[in-house]
Amino acid sequence: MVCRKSAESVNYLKELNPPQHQAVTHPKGPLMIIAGAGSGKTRVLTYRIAWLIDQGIDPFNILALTFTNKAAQEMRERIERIIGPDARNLWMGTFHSVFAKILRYEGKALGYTSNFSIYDTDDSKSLIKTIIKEFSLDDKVYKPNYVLNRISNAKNSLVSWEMYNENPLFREEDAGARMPEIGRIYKTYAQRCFAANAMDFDDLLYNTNILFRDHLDVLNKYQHKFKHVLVDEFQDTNVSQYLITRKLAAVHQNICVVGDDAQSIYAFRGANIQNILNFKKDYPELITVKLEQNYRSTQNIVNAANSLIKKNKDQLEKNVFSENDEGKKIEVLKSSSDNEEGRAIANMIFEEKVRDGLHNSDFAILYRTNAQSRAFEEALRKLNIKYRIIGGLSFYQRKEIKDLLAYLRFTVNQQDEEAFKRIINLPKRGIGAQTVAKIVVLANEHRVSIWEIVSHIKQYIDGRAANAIAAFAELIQSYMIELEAGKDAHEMATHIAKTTGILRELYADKTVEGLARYENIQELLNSIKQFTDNEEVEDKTLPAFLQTVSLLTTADQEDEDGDHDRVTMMTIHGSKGLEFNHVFVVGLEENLFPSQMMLNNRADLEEERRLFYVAITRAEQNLTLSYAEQRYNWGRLTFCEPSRFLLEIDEQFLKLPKANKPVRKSFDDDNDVISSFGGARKSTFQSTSKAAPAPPSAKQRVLNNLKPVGTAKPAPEHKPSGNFVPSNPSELKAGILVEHPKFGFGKITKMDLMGSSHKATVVFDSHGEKTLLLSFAKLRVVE
DNA sequence: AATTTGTGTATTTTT
DNA sequence: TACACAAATT
Repeated sequence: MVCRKSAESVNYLKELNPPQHQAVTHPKGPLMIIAGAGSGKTRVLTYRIAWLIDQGIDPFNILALTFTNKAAQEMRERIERIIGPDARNLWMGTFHSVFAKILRYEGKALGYTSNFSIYDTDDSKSLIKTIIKEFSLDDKVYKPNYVLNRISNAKNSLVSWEMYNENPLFREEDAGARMPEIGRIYKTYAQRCFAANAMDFDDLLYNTNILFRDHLDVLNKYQHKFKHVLVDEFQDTNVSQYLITRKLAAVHQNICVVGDDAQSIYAFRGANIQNILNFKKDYPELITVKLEQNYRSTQNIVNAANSLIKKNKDQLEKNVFSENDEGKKIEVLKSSSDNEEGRAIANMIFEEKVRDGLHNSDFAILYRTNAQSRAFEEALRKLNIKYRIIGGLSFYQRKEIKDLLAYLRFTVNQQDEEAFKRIINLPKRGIGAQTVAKIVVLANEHRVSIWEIVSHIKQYIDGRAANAIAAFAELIQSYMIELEAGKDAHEMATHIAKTTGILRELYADKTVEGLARYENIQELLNSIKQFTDNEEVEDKTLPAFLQTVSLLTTADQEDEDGDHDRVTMMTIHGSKGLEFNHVFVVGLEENLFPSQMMLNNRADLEEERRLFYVAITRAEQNLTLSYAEQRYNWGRLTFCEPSRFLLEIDEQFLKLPKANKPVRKSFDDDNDVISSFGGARKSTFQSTSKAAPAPPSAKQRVLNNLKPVGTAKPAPEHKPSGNFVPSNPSELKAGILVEHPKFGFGKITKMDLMGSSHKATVVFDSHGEKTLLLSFAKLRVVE
């Protein structure tokens, strides 16, 4: 191994403060880095890896586990800039992707082939549903989500289905929840996944544990291979993940974990904050380094965040401080409704861009739930501000994408039951539920796989369904042959898209949706092309692509086009590790943030508080905390109370609601109730303020500062593109001719009132009858 | 078997 | 509201 010269190492080490330096150059043995928000954690991790390589460690012997693939990729690039192309040999990625890779090599020890499928949450849920149905259980009692959660928790604690069924504790719990059959469902679920040569997300970790437990030769190999194990975002690892790293580090004892207990926000999926707290017990020799200087944010922001987080009981002692400018106070923004909140913030962004010369990419809007993005999308669109939404239903969850991927999956792995169910009658080939059920029965009777039946269908049944199935089998077989012949992922996918008829069907569909779907497929094919064209990818086969694709994290989403200058919108969970000049934390209302479901016990509430802490500490210069007084919740207008978290931040850091700028009240706002509602509000607040602490002056001021909205002139006037404007219900009635930007010309046949929002039924010349919600639809009245 | 209509129900965060 | 799923049509 090359031992690099230290000219550069001296350079990069010089940039570090003493604790950072200590962390980077820690020679060997267990190391825990407690890294406060914005303390240069990524830099330390990067430099440490570079430093290790400088010390003569082969990149091939270093394992670095990150929270997202993107983080891994970025880190790899940064290391490459320091040490050169050797960085490519690092083992770096998420737990799931790294161990999926190892399981691909070693899985046969457990009875899986290297082509195993990875079931995503939808697949898992679908299988659970199927099983519940097969057991003739009531899926209103056995809620698939609950059952899946239960199984997931079991696996993450390394409880096998056998152990689950033997343990009376679980049985009692399930009986108490009136779901005594969960153990049986778990068993069947596990067996069915195995039979399908498929692993769900939890299996990737669970099976790795089993692999290392039962196959010491394999464990040994990787223990010796990984001379250094580094774990980022350690506070968000679960027991299953922790045990894997502990086993891997058992020989060399070179384990370095980086984390911040104050930023642990994934307990809901099994992350265990105790991992951090117990780490010392597992490694008595442990050296702990604390990084406490925040380089990211203003003093005001750091101090405000500190004043919040100190309300939590469970935390390590730590003193995060900033030596940056004191900075501006945190602005608290009050709006009368969720839509108003959207407009106010869009306007602030618009003005600030002009005033301070900021770019779209300097702004982020962070919310608790994905559903909250709507109002902001609308408002930003109206001001022509470009944005990107991270998360939500991702590209890969769209129906047409999942369909094509299911074909690819089935081509690679014919055991894949979920993929089979998706594609057997797609496009329509006249194979209905009856036929599929018959096949499943036959497979069970003859104790063979579904594919065995399908590929020899004529031996089992005849009739027209049999012909259709034979054709299907032949199609798949032709794909298998091409795969065997060594075609790469892109060639395969293009060929399959063309020859299944999926593409043809979508092409024929000239509706807007059909067009969009067609484009989505094209986009998927493009991204596969990128995959096979990428020189850093060694394995360009279809199985390799599928593996990568199923383990993409939401943060991994690429910008659709090269345009990076966009306002970012995402959940706070998604914002981890990121930073922005100006951050808006929105929807700060009781029962929304903190979420209603997290109010049951202290631990949950503290996790919500940490979540808020994460949100605040994303901001570099400007922070705006926003809440609305009313909000539509599942179609119902509800009155909201400011979040308790707002009141927990020390008042000296806040600027309470300024007479918040009146924002244009445009005519599409009928679902905003803006006029005063007198006594109603007061009583609502009183009746809902069960959990709120006694009102401090801050709260008083927040609540009293009521202001009328919608009279003064808006800030920047802006024309929506084209002639289309959101329609004004008062000028519409049955019989009027209108034009819609997507659907073209049509005639209104009916006007309705749904709640407080207007609906118009329009018969379009080319698209037939549509019912449009006027608060969203843009219609132009044709003279 | 495919399409349309109606009913009910869930509303957190993600690998 | 809005989506998923079941029942009722064609």
